Amino acid sequence: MQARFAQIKAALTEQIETSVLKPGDKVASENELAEQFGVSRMTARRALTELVDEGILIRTQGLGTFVSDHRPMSSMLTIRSINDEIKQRGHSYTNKVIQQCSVNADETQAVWLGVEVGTSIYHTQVTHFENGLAVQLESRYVNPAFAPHYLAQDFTNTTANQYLSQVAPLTQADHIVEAVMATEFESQALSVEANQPCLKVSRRTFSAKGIVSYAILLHPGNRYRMGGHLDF
Amino acid sequence: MQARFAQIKAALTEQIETSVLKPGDKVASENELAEQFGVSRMTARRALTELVDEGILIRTQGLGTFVSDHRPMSSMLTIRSINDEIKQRGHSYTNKVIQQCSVNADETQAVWLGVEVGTSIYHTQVTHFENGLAVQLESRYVNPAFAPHYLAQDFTNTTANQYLSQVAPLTQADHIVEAVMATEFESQALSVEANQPCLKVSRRTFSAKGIVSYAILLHPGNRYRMGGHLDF
DNA sequence: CAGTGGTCTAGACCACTGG
DNA sequence: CAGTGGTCTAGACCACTGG
Repeated sequence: MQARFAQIKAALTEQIETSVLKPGDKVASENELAEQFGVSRMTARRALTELVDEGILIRTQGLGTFVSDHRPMSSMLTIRSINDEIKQRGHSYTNKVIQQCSVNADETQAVWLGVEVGTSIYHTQVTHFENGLAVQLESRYVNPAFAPHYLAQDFTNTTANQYLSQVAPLTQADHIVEAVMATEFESQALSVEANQPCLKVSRRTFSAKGIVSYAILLHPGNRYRMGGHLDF
Repeated sequence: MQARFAQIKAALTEQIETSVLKPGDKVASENELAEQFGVSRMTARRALTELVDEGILIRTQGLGTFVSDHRPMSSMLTIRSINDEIKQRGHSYTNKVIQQCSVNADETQAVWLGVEVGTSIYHTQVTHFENGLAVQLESRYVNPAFAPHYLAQDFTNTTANQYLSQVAPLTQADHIVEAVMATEFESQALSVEANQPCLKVSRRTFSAKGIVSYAILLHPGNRYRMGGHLDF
């Protein structure tokens, strides 16, 4: 059973996803929501507060609560699952699993995963779509020692990231960010024209006992940006 | 007058900063805090909830609330001056100042710098070379209010970054990273062939009183990568 | 079992915004 | 002024953890 404040959040995010509520629109006031959902104002307020914290709504005292205008952007300082990120922007998330198999590690993969060359490792390749547009081609290699049931998962409903963080909690990550030209295969998988610049993030994720996975995340340059904020 | 929940937050963070409470320590329960501070449990709870959201505390139902051993990190984008970065790699650093002038802010520049359209702002454009190869084209706009003598500097010997951090100490920064195609002018300034993917970092730097500068840093995809490491 | 956090209520007073 | 969000109370019942 879902909590009532969570139901209200879900109702609101659904309205935002389906564009019933658009950026800039005013959402019902706390009192109105409380009445509509038959809850106390504190409960309605909690739903709004969490959505404000998530950046989906913006509140102004005396004025009301409004749908925030979200530019697609992800933070470099946190590792969020791509589907959460997209949903948080109020957009629809879909994906397409291209490959899900085990392979024998070649030299590059072995080095990155910290295993012997020839070790059987898991490989998945998934395209992630935001509002129907491909925004990420994820090519991931996983050390079976940390996630023996990885290949049995259904990655249309969950992401590799989400699954792995459950079975092997993240303790560290490192990454390299660069700009590259998409190969022909990549252009096709992302439905972009050839010779398009792409943002490539190569990331290793660690759990307490070692390197869990190594992922190459490729994003069309014109559809994806990474953002960040630093305080000193 | 500070809100009561904020006072409780301040009291707890102060105890953590002064190591009265260390990572892993259990903090007072919601009921205990409510009694100590003479507030309702909901108010004590709010203080804890916000600290949990900020990553400072960790809560487990039935167990209690604990100080997180989350250490603030920002290794990914410590803002280092490009010449320091290059010298640290043991390579030679040179540059070429392309432009150094004042311009009237157009709409984009005005928005990014937080000034009125048409305000006179400073503009510099510099190409940075590592071992003779262009690795960054820096196009920077500066708010004269924070650095009135910016244009009089000799940027062959110091970088804009270094100079600005002296006259207006950095307190914050934000940035957007994306992959783009170099324009013809940019290709020439970076001595790369046309249609090369480039890593574009758009960064605003803040001092205590406002936005000091806005820079567009363009790097040839095949000569520059950004790296980072995260601990959880 | 006693203690913890998780959710929720039905009130209250306040500060702020627009008209 | 009426309406909004911001804070707070003093209760309640629940699910969960350890002993």
